[in-house]
Amino acid sequence: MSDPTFALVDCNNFYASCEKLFRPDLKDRPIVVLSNNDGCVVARSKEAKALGIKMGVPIFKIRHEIRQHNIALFSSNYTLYADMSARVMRTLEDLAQRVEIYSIDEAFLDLTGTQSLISNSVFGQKVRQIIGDWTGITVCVGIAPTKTLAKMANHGAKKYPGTQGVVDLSDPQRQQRLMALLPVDEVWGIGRRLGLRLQQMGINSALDLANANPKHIRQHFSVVVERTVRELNGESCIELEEAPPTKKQIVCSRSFGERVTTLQEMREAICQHSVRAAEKLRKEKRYAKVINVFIRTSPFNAQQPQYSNSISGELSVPSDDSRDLINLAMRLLECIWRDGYAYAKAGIMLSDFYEAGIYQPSLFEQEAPQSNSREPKKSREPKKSQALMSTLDKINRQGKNKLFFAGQGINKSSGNKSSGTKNWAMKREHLSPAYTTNWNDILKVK
DNA sequence: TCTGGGGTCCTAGGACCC
DNA sequence: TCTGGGGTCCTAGGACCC
Repeated sequence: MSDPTFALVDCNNFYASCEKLFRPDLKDRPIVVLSNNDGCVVARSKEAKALGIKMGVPIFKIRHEIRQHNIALFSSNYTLYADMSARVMRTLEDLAQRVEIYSIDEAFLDLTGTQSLISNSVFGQKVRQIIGDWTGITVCVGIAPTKTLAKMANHGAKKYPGTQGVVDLSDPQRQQRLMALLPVDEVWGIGRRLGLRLQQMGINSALDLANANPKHIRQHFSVVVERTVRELNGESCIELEEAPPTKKQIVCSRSFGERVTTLQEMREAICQHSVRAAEKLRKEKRYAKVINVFIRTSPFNAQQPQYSNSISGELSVPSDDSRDLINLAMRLLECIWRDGYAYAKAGIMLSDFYEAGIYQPSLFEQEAPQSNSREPKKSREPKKSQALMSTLDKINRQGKNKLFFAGQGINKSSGNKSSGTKNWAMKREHLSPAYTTNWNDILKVK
């Protein structure tokens, strides 16, 4: 058996690159992509990074820089990014036997045993070129015997232009040299908190961490950090996962575009989240038993009265029917709703999942799903429910929200605004067109 | 005025059982 | 007065990732 070899392929400034791809006029201009609700910066082009714009900074804090440097703003356009990501990932799957799609802009490749056919760095360059030619996206490639080291190699490839975007860390001496340069809190798996605690113990660089005693680290921290130490020493502990593990939890939540103060609006929002969560659940082919609903005011607004609460409830029988989820979510919301607050965010969480036909009802439970215990016991007929939900999903796949539940609320044309959106809906004032997924938005060359 | 969303894993501590 | 020990399950909270 050959030693394991991993490549980490990571797209450069992914969201920003996607936006620039369709706007050649912005080629050398700094641009930033904003989070949902146009709240903070989640991606920056290299020009924006060079200006010192930090990741995660709220947009209102950099108004001045935006004007001064003529920075172009974009609302998050996940439809576009997801489609571009799929193109990159499909290309990678052509280039390697085993691929783990790790996030929207990163993938691990298994290169074990390929070295006799093609050297790691030549392979890395090939990946860069093909992805660039076929999708227009620039990637960097890090190659090493463990995932943690491959992450670090990728980091190096991004940071040092001399590497031409590819770093091969197969050689232990090269590993040591790079580790000595990398602050410990930039190691994969070490965040700010752990970084601070490690530094207090005199562990400042990745190399210091690699040289620490794993048993000692385990005592002071956890098995997770111990594993990181081993990985830094070339011992592969984290395997490639080709198939995404099935979800254990589904969360749908949003901050509101405008603060919500009435129960009616909150009902609409929670209903909407329930519908989205149910769609995700059906996509996973799972049935949920536990629902958690939460609402909260803005923790950033110290002057306003604060309130935050959440509540869990169980369906009598696991369900994937939007109507069951909505019903329970509405009842849970009633329990925690308090008048007199300006709510900033709300959401719903599904958990305790079952596969079809697996659930064992306990002795005293009703066997058939029921929507609401206060209503007469009319149970859903599973077949009808399934047919209805799959029809609903099918229609909504053709066009977003063609069919919706009354509880989600209908678009109000609020007097002074012509947009006709719900007041609580998310703010997206700088949204780019759906270039790759909507015929009407396709780019025209004149 | 204005601060994202969606996940996972681990651990400690309490409840409960024998 | 004296008051075990070990196991399991659950939950909350902390930490991380992108």
